[in-house]
Amino acid sequence: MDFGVRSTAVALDILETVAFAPKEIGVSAIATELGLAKSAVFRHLQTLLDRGYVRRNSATSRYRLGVKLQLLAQLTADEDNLLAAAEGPMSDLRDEVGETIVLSALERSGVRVVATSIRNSMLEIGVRVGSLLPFASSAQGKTILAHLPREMADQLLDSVQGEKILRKLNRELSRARRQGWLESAGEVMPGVNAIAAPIFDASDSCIGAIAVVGLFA
Amino acid sequence: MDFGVRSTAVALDILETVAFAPKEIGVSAIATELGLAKSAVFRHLQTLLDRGYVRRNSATSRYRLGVKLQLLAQLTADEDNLLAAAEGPMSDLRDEVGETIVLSALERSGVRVVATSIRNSMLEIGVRVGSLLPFASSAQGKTILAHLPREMADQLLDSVQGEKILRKLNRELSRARRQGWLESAGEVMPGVNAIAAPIFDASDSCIGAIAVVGLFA
DNA sequence: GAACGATGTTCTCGACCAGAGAACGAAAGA
DNA sequence: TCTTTCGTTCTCTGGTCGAGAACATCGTTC
Repeated sequence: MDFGVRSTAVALDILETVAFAPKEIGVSAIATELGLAKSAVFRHLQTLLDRGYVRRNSATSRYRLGVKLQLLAQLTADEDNLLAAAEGPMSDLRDEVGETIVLSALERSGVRVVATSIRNSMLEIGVRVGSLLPFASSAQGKTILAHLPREMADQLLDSVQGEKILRKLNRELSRARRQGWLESAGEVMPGVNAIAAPIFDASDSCIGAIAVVGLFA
Repeated sequence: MDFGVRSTAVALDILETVAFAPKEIGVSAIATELGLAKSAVFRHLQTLLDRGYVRRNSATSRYRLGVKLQLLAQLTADEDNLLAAAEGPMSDLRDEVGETIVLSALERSGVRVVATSIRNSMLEIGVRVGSLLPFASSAQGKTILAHLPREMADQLLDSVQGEKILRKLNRELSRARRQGWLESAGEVMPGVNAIAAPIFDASDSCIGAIAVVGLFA
């Protein structure tokens, strides 16, 4: 990483590892998962503990999330609380189309799934909350890219190789801009289809996407 | 700080500064508030931005919280989601006693107010969510201390000076243990009275306190 | 009960990174 | 236009973060 603060990125990795762990998780498990030294993980957990971002079970000395996150989440101004704003429309849309709805937000290295509203059916479609979808090969990613400022999109795409692929991608992006939404078939997972539309904030920046996800008919 | 990761602590300071800022906040404002160099703040914001913890208004290039926090908060296991569990009982209690209810959680350097349920009245009692109450001089702090393991409480208290004060404090702590709750008059703010009771998690560790806060009769 | 393996925690030391401060560019106000 | 203020970039140096080993403490196994 040639920008930003390295050790903080590590700390956030650790925090997210704890967050996504199915239950309490210990120092060694985190260390092997992230490929770090135990001592480093331990020291990072100290600060996170100190600041209330994680809690420690003193019996097992394993870690889980603390309340601080909820406190901070609560502090996001209501007017730009994407999650809260999306909740109603998402379940309405799910009831209307009878398919799974997926909400995702823009991050630098991809599109992060932040919420799902799963249709009532025996067949659950498996997009897990927290997953990171690629920009170049997901309906959500491409929809967001299409509505970002030119240079920002280019910057996010400079890892995409291949002239031919880029041409195809650019055609899709302009189609997304033209029709306001984009479909994609089986890119994230074979047999799974998605239709995505962009979400803008108060200042008209594209900050995420909402998608209907279903199986091939 | 003789433990933990320094730069991460700074990053969290910045994150919390953004969180508690009434609206969008810029690099310089954060830097002066925390007494750091602008360049350092800027670099930290890069990582936080990269990871989705903050968002950047590209018009003003000021910062506010991102969606990542809400995603993580959502991931805390329901069974130990203090905030969600407390919501119902808090408003019940408020309606019953007709006073403001305050929920707080244990942190290393004090007791953090994580939620309030304000009674309907023209006179709002001012405990702001996010404030850090001292261990030694708040009903909440002392109640939590009283129900912590001995050595942990001692460690948190080693900054408290004065033989006489310590004796008085210890008497209050044992009273809190004996009667299960503790009152305190005007310690946090003159004229404001509080009664606090401890909250335990599934493994019987004291993780927070709930308090009724009101004015002197 | 001794030997073992796995865990969390502490320690030391060197490479390297984070932070201070200055400098730049741009935007806003006077 | 001049001035001020802000965000961003640059450079250099001291401090600090990470690897690895050592220690402590568990359960487990024989």
